[in-house]
Amino acid sequence: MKSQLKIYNTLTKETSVFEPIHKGNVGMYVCGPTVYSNAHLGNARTYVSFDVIFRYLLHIGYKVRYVRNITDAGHLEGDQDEGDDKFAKKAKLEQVEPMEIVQRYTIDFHEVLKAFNNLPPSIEPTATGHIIEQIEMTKKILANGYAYEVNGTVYFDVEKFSKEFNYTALSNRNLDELLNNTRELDGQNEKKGRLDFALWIKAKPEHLMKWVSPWGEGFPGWHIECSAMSSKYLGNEFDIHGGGMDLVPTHHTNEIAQNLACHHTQPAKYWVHTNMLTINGQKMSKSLGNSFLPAELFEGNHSLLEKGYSPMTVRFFMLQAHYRSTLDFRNEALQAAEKGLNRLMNACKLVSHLKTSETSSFSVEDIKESVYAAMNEDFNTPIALAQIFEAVRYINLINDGKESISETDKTQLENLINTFVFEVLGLKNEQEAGADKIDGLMKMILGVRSDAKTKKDFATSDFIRDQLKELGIEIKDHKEGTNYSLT
RNA sequence: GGUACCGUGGCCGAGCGGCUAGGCAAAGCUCUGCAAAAGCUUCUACAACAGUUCGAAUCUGUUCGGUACCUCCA
Repeated sequence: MKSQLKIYNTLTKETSVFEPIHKGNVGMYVCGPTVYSNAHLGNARTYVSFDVIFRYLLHIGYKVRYVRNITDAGHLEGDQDEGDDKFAKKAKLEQVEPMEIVQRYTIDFHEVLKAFNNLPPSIEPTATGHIIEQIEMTKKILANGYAYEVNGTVYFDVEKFSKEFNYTALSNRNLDELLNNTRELDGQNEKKGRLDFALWIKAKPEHLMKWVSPWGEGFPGWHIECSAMSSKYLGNEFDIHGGGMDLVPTHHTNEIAQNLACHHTQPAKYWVHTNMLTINGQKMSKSLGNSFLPAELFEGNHSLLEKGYSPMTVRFFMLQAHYRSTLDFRNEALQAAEKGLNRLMNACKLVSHLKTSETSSFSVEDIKESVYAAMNEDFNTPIALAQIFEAVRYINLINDGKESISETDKTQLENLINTFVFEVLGLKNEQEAGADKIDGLMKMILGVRSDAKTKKDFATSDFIRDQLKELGIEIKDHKEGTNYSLT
């Protein structure tokens, strides 16, 4: 490989060569979901993006520890640091225990990611499992003088912090403007500064999820869990911290502040943020009510869709855009992705059956180089895919006898295609999954039809084809036999 | 209101000073009992205006659209 991996870093606002802190190892932390409702497609996009990053880092030989948390406590409805957390609210609404909510949506989250063929992270810690660590960290921030306690609630002192550190380094905002922003109606508030946020929140008597702390019974603030858990599993300084772009101005900004206030270190060397999935040009989000659930998409059970699209179609669709660009979600675009993926999968099957020649009429090496170059340029999957489609074209041309390939090049091409499509991009061939019995049955039926055809008994052959179509099985005649696909 | 970002062919989407991706659609061709599919080929776009430059989709300025963040959000 000639090129080096480069990553865009939100902290420095530039793309630079990736150099891990410990040679050969990568520590990566990605902010996981708050499990109080179903994961929607926008959420899925972020985790698919990081899945490809994870897979590529593994592929180029790094030992990666990928930590992704589950937020199952302490995430409040607003930033007023009062009222219910999201789990309590939902639990009350449905008259169940908060942990039942957590359990239900954690399972849903895992199922969604599995459908998209994401690899599981190395560690998936929960906020409720790390209360002690969060209390310890809060204590230390208090001891270091960057927090204060009011009536059992501990607040981070942004004003004090910002005298010594650049609070808005990540978001590049003007601190004075943030401080003077009048959009928020200032009610009676126990916070000293309007940007101050809670590290620990005093529980009201009716609260179900609460823990004993030096400041009385309460629960942790939203931001402290990521600081506590990333430090615990990756150390005070690690390589990559990721998440959706919408986490930059608040969550990640506060996370950095907590780490600096506690350990005097900037937690991550590279901050990586994925862009939003839009729908009709507008961000998909739970609060806007325009979100798609993956299940609705797979089944086509949504007013904006003409039909269902398989998980791999959606994954492929996502990979056709760069992770830092917004991606607009539309029926036509999904349809295009479905056909494109099909073409790719056909070529993947075809490549091992290609006839070889003495020499190759094109350079496999060049294609390989450009695929790696694309991935090394901040994980540019659309360009990598474009290069792979170049290979697809050659595969088809060789199959038609219009181009040629040598034995060694064929092995290399096969390797490249399989490695990238399946291992790095994480796509899989959905049609072949669990179909061995059907396959045997279909061979038999198609054999009968083939006999009928050679006897010019087209009535029978057409009857078989039509009946199969009604059952949702489409058959296609080729030069060497007949293929079928479940529709 | 403040702060960013974006506007690319019929659609989706790369590109970030010269070589002008890719997918889908469309057209033509090949294959073919019919049908469908598949394969190949073709199709030169960068919101508008002004500027910098030998050369701009790419840099600068202005205008017009759009979006995001400043509330929870991936």
